[in-house]
Amino acid sequence: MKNITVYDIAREANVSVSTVSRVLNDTAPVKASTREKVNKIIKKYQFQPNALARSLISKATGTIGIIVPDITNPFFPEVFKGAETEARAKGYTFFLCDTEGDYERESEYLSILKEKRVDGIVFLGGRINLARCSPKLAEEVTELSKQIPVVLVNGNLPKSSMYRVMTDEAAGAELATRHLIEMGHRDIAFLGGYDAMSTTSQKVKAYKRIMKEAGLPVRPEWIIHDGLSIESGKAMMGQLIGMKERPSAVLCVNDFTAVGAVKEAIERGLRIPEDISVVGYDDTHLSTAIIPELTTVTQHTYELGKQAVQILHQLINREETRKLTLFQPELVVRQSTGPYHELAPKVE
Amino acid sequence: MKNITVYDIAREANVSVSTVSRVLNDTAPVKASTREKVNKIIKKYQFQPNALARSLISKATGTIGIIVPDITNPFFPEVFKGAETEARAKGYTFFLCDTEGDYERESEYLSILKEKRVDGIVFLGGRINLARCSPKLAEEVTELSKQIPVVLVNGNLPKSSMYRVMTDEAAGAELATRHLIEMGHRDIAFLGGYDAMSTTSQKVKAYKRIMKEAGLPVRPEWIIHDGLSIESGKAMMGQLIGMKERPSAVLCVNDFTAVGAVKEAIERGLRIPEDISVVGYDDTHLSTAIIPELTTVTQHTYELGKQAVQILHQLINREETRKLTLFQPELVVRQSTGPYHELAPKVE
DNA sequence: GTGAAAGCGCTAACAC
DNA sequence: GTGTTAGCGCTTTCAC
Repeated sequence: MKNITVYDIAREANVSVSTVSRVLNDTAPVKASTREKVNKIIKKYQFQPNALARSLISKATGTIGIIVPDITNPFFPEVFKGAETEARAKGYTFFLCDTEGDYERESEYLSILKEKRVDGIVFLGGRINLARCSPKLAEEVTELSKQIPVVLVNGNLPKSSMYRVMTDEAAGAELATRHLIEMGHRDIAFLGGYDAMSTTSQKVKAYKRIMKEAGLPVRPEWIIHDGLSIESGKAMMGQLIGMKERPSAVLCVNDFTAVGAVKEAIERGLRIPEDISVVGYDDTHLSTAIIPELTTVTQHTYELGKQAVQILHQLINREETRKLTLFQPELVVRQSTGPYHELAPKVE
Repeated sequence: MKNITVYDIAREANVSVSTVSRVLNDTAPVKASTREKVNKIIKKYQFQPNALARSLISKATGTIGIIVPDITNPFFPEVFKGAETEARAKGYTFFLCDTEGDYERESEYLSILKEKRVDGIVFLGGRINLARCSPKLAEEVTELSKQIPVVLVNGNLPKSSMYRVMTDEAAGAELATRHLIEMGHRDIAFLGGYDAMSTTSQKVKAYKRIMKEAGLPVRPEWIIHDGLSIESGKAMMGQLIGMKERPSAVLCVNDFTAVGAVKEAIERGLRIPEDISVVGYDDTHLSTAIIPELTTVTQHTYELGKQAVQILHQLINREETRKLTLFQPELVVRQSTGPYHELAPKVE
């Protein structure tokens, strides 16, 4: 029952523990015959060296912590998948920390990850998406990053120069807005996210800029920031439809809200895209799961995770690497957007 | 830059390391004044004891490994969330291992988790869903479970008596089949999964049984096992529709395939549920994301994960606990199923 | 090629 | 109450 150790192996093989260690790590030449003898006993007992003891000496654990706000939002599993595939190839295992966007939980996990001596941390969501993150929250991360490599994905921290991997959110929103304008839409709303979130505000800013450039009016009442979930998407679309004048097209902050918006619109008897166009953001699996399939902005989620780990790996190995990796998003036109119709014609 | 240790704290506080350890763990009375002095220095350096060294002694790491076949399938994040919430409350952190259903990768991760001395393992998917798991694969897990507590979720291993948490899949399939029969359907197909998977075969068996009990014909060509993804759902529904005679209702092995089936049917011009009824399985977020919303079988995913961790926790603490926790699934009737129409009447 | 011994950072007897 | 010391299981000089 007792855990078997290098000593047990050594004793049975009539060698010293150092020799066992040598065959284990191939760190110095060992006579072929002894090596075989040792290996046989290792196999016999299925001996696996204790990674804890090893890490205590090597100061490397082969683990990475990944902090996400909601693993239930398909965007994050997709990023995770990219990260994990890359990490596995490099010999890392992941601690997955779901914070539910709660800053306190983030702090907790940060502390745990540090205690557990992870080799690096990938940080998504929560405080790094705040338009104005409190100095205290920010400092906690920047301080930690002096001790453990940290890579932020799609976020940033004030007064810091963290390593970051991100999509150009503004560019994505620009693409989406242009697309709608080119389809002849003039009355375009923006739905979802939160005022305080940088990911939201960056998109809104781009949307407003493009609208102005095109000489189109931006109506404050058509910009609603009230959540990121499917449910909130429904609610916000409901609000929009309830107004005296409603837009002919809607930009959503992510696929979740877009799906909600689409559902609500259809339930209220609107046709998509004939009566109202909707565009999402993220290009998660969800966007092709529904009917009509969502026109959305692809973020290269998998690549985002993969790059984050690559950067982290370089940091861990103390290699020079770029501070910022920026991905250019692309618009994926599917079925939820269509040309503007003055009076929605009866179709089919 | 050097990592600060209990010795550094002890020296600066003019006490011994044991005293530091005592205030750290509150494991023996310490004079209030010394305790304060020590605490001050700990705070000053933001000292956090090395969990590795701790675990080396305590033989507990406060980590659990969770093995899933595909974190991208919404079923698993939902289970994870339940597991994580429960685990966090009990002081555990999760290693998340995505195996992509690859048995070799499972073995790899099993080995890594053992090396890293996790306190327990939650196993989902892959080999534990095989109708006939090879002795070698099975043994690997049963052997491991003698050293580390393992809980299987929605699966089993031959010739073993593993701890398990599961939904009664047969009961779920029964519910779904009965529902369709009660709606007047006689021609019911079964789509998705794999022949070799127990989760599939249990459902199919129940479906066949209920059909026979109701005196309804089971047509072999209407039972198609070719995948678990949205894409495969589309393909299988495509096959079905291409047949000379097609069923009026379809049972799907999970929500993913059901979504695919619904999409394909609609694209082929069928109305749901007027022309064909579709039932999913799992009750993931996806089932309410689409239109029509999916009638499906709820598995209590969150609860499944939560229970798994509870059982695991008891095993870790060497408490007695039940071998099998069985959840009764429930049918959730939504919009994708409706009464049978001989000739689909024009509706709306 | 191989072994003895020190030490990674901590906890836990055991003394005092 | 507090300090000394021996490990936990491993790697790594440093001898031989």
